[in-house]
Parts: sequence; C-alpha cells; structure tokens
Amino acid sequence: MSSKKAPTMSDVAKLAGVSSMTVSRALRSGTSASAKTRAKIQAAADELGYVLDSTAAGLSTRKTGFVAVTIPSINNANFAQTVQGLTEGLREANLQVLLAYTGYSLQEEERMVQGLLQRRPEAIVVTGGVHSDKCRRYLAESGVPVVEMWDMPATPINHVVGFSNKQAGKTMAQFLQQQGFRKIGFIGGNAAIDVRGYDRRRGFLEALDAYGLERHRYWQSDQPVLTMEEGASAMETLLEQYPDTEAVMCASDLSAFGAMMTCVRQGLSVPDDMAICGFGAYDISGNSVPEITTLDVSALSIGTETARIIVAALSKDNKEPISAEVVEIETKLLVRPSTEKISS
Amino acid sequence: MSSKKAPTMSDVAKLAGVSSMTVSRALRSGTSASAKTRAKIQAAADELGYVLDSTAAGLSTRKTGFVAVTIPSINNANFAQTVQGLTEGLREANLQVLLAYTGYSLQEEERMVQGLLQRRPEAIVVTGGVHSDKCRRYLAESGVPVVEMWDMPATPINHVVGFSNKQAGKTMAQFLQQQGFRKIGFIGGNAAIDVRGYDRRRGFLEALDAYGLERHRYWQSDQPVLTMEEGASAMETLLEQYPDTEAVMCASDLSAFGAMMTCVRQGLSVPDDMAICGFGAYDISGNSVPEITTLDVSALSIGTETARIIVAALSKDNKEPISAEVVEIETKLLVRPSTEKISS
DNA sequence: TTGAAAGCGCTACCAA
DNA sequence: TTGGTAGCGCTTTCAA
Repeated sequence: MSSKKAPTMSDVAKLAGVSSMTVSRALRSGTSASAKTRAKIQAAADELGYVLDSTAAGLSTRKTGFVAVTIPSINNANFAQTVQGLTEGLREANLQVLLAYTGYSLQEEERMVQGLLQRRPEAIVVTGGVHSDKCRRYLAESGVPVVEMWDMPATPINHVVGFSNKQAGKTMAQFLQQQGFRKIGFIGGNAAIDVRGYDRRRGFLEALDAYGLERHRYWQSDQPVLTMEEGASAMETLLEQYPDTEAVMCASDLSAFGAMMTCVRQGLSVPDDMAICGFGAYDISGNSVPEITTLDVSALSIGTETARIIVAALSKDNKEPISAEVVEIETKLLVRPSTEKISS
Repeated sequence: MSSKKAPTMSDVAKLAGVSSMTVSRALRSGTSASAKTRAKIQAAADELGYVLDSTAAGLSTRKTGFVAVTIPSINNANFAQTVQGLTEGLREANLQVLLAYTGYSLQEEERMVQGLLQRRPEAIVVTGGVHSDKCRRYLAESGVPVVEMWDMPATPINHVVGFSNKQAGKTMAQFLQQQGFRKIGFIGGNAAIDVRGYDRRRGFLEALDAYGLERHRYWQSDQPVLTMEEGASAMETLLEQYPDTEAVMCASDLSAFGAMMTCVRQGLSVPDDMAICGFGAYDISGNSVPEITTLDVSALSIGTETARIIVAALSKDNKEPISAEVVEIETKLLVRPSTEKISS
C-alpha cells in the first residue's frame, strides 16, 4: 500500500519523452503508433506502475463499459447462473456487469436502479416485469437499452428475455393431472413479494380449477416459500391439515426438497404416498433420491440471450432505431421419479 | 429510451436560474444552501429528469465509491453469503461492491484485478492468500486497502479475514478419529486449483498420519470435487476400490450430499455403513435426512468483518498509518447424525 | 505518426 | 449563501 499518488498519463509521457496524447494511443490497440514509441512508452508505464484510469477515460469517451443488473438475491443458484451467462456474454464486448440485489423488494429495486443510473451504465437489466412507477420511469428515460428478464411483462419497457411464470404453473398442474393425481396441493407464498412465484401459483391454481380439481390444499403464507427449511415446515402443516393430499407442487426445487425430507422423516414414501415437484432445475432436484420433477427455465441462457441483445443493441449504429426484442425462453419439464404415479 | 443527451448540471442551473456550483451543493446533503433555492433546484432537476453523473463526480473528488471484490465463483452459496455481508456492511458507508469471478484460476484473478484497478476502487478484496506474482504486485502497489479473505496467508499483503483451511481439515480428521472411525477416506480433488480445498485435504491427511491411520482412501482427481454430482461419482469409485471404508470427509457439503445419495442408492445406511461429513454449512447439510456433519466457517461474517475493516481504514485520516488487521474467523463444528458412531 | 488545444461533468477552492 | 475559476485524467478533434 504505497500511498503516493498514482501516476498519470503525463507522468508516463514525461518519462518516455513524448506527449500524453501519444501515450494514450500507444496504450490502446487499433491506433496509430510506431512500434518503437509503443515499446518505449510501455517500458515507461511499467516502470512507473501506471494503471489506466477508466473513470477519466469514460468521461471523455462517454462510455463506461458498465451494464447494470438487478437481481432479487445473489444467494440463489438460478439468478447466479443468469448472472454468469450475462458476465460471459458481455465480456467479449468489454462490458462489465455492475450488480445490485433488491431482496425481492420493488422499493429497493427503485433505489438500486436510481443508484446504478448514476454510474452511467450502457444498458440496464432488471429481473421481472413489475416495477414501481418511479422505477419504470427511470428505466424508460434512462436513454440506454433496458432488458426485463425472467418474465413476460404485459407492457414491456424495452427488450424482454423470459418466460410466462403463470404458464409455468399451469404446465405443472397439467402434468400432475395427467399423471392421475387428483388431490393436489401447492407450497409457496400467496403474497406478491416474489411476483414471479406468485404468478406461478396463480397459473397453477387456475389450472386446477379448469380441471375441476379442489384447490384449497395450499400453504397459507404471506412470505415467499423458497428455502429447504420453509418447504419442510410447510409440508408438515399441509400433512396435518390435508393428510389425503396425493401430490404437491412447490415454488422452488429447494422447498420441494425440504418438503420431501419431511415426508421421509414421517415415513411417507415419495412418490407412492406423496408426489412432489419443484421449479428451477436446481442441482438438488437431479441429485436427490428420488430425483425431483422440475421445470427447467434455462437460467444460464436467459443470461446469454440478454447479453446477446445488449451487445447487438450497443453495436448498432445509433442512427437506426433499435427495435425492442422479445425473446421467450423455452421451458423444459424434467419428469423424474418423484412424481411417478403408481398404476392402480 | 429517449435518446437525446442526458441533462447536465448546467442545464439544471440554467433552468433554475443559478450557477451550476449551487446546483452541485443543493443536490448534496451537508452543504450550505438555502431551503428556497434547494427546492427551486430540485424542481428544475425533476423537470429535466436530471441524474447525477457519479463518474464525473468521482473524477473530481477522487473517490469512486467502489470496492472491488473477486471470488472464485458466483454460483456458490458460501461466497454468495460473503458477498451479501460485504454489500450490506459497505452500504452504510456508501460504498458499492464491484464483483468479478475468477473461476478458481489465479491467472484469471490476475486479469480481473488488473481490470478492476482501472476502475479506481477505494479498496480491494480478494479470495485466498495465493496469487500470481504479478497479481500480488498489483495489489500491493494499488495504494488502497487490500483484504485477503477465506484463508490465513503466510505472508499477508495487507488485511486478512479468514481461517486456516489446513486446520479445518485437521479438525474434521480429529473429530472422525474421536468418534471411533479408523478407515477414513477423503473426497476432494488433489490439485491446487481450489487452493483452499487442497489445504483442507492436506490438513486432513496429515492428521490421519498423526493418528497412525491409513490415508490411501482418497479420491484421485486433478479437478476440484465440489458439486453434488462429483461427490456422487467419487463415492461410487471409492466404494469400489475401498469397500471397507467407514467414514469419509468431503470437500464441501454439496459433494458430501452427493456421496450420501450414492450410499442410499446402493442400500448403504448413513452413518451405520458409512459416516459422511462435509464442509461449509450449506443449507443442504442441515436439511437432508440424515443431516450432515459439517464445519461452519460463517461465510456471512467473513463478509461483514471485511466490510468493517474497509470502512474503518477508509474513514481513518490518511495521516496516520493504517495498520493491517488480521482477523481469524472462528469455525464451528456442527455435529450431526451423519457421523454418529454406532456403539459396538 | 505525433502533438496542441479543448472539453467530457463534476467539485475543490477561493472570493464576494 | 452564492458564484467564478481551475482542474480531476483522459480522449476527441484538428493540425502539423
């Protein structure tokens, strides 16, 4: 931690005996500079331990190289994969992800977006299609490409990469119904905190209605039920209240696993006594015994697709109007032993 | 996406009929400005949709508000918790985490650090105590506080928040030995890619030596063995090669769970036929049946402690020399049913 | 290929 | 409490 001031370009220029403009060019690629001066300047820069100040460079070029991203939680394998896809997809375009977490709060999202905008990102990515009014305005007026991901908003702000969470819920209900289950429950909060989880719940229950099945076997909670622990205790309550339940859909694979463990502890067999399915294709669903049926929403490709759209939007000559892309990610039902119907 | 140029302070100043200097003050707190002009300026800013350019502000104040952080992988609950602790601890000081992933590669770490330095962070946090020579030099000469976390480096660069991974391995070996297990195996790569996992392995095997126990029952792999899937297949091999193994330590809770599932699939009882312990206190270890013995390294508090050190170092008047803090995080062995020794 | 001047948007500093 | 001036470190633009 040497605390003397960091050397600047003109320090390098002085040492190399050239102008700072020449240093600027020599240190970048794709610029005109003779090999000889390039080497001389590189040597001077190394000697001084010079590090480019991209803050100042950005002020001049009006390009920060940032892409702002908000996700509900960093501690979630699905969002982590999306961020990984984003990071990798943006790297080749020399764009860096600037990440913020909203904790599933729209108010926090608004605050985060406001803060991120001050960093002058070249694009903004947000999770979901529901935002506070102020937040929507910030995004719409930001002047840069916006991508909403992980959902299919009714009125998109700009680009979209996602899938219908309501349809996802319906798909799971249809599958369980087709497997022959009739007394079907749902574990997952009924509050709109986790907007997308709530949409899946709505789609699921609507589908049960459509099939003429009972739809009262759900877990009442005003909190999202996403963790293993929450799934485990939700299943305990469900078994008490509706011991005749045959199958349960859970808001995530993690809560599905927790629910399954409650069954195991109580001596119930999965799927014979209780069928269970989850959501999100987390590792756990493919490695538990029995493996858990789930819906793979391809979290990684949500990230790579989003990156692709951003790179395309930024490389387009700013002249032509950039048309909003709406990409619907294909979901894939992974049918596994946890929902096998015993033929009777 | 209105694409006209973003309004600047002087635009706001013009509209409000004041100088841009007054706008600058009015928009910040803790500055002198009359309530009347403040309101007038705020109104003008709102009307124009003005957003502060913190890039330019940073150039002037020489403070970016960034803390650069590198972690091996974003898709890892332990590191995610650390980042969460960091984020929360830095928020009150108005510092924002700028995150990069190294993929467990020292070379990638070097590249990431080099890139992050160009953003002029006010502090840098890296994972582990082993770095490339160049990377060490970058960090040491960065001129800002550096924190190495998740390990206890022999020769720290500056601050440290971590624990001894080697000691952690020893602790687990000692525990298994005390439980009465004698034929003990280890699942986890033997390559130095995951430096900290490798240290745990070394500590573990050395302890077995010290107890006079056989130490050949380990999984040979030049890759880290951290996932559920890797743990599962490693256990398959181990059972083939050393069917008499009584207990196994795994490099992470995830691979421990995978290993346990292999046992379940093969009809082996845990812990009666095979005791298993993991590392990291991931959710899975506390929610599986049986629950898995693990070492809790308090990933969250590694983050909060690191944040505390950074905030302290930055708030100190730059006059007095900032002494390097070395904080050893206390690890906690969580003894669970997966390692219960059947009294015989 | 190189250099000089101007300016990116903001704030520190000093003066009114 | 307010405003003018200068400058943060870099790149754009134009000229040599």
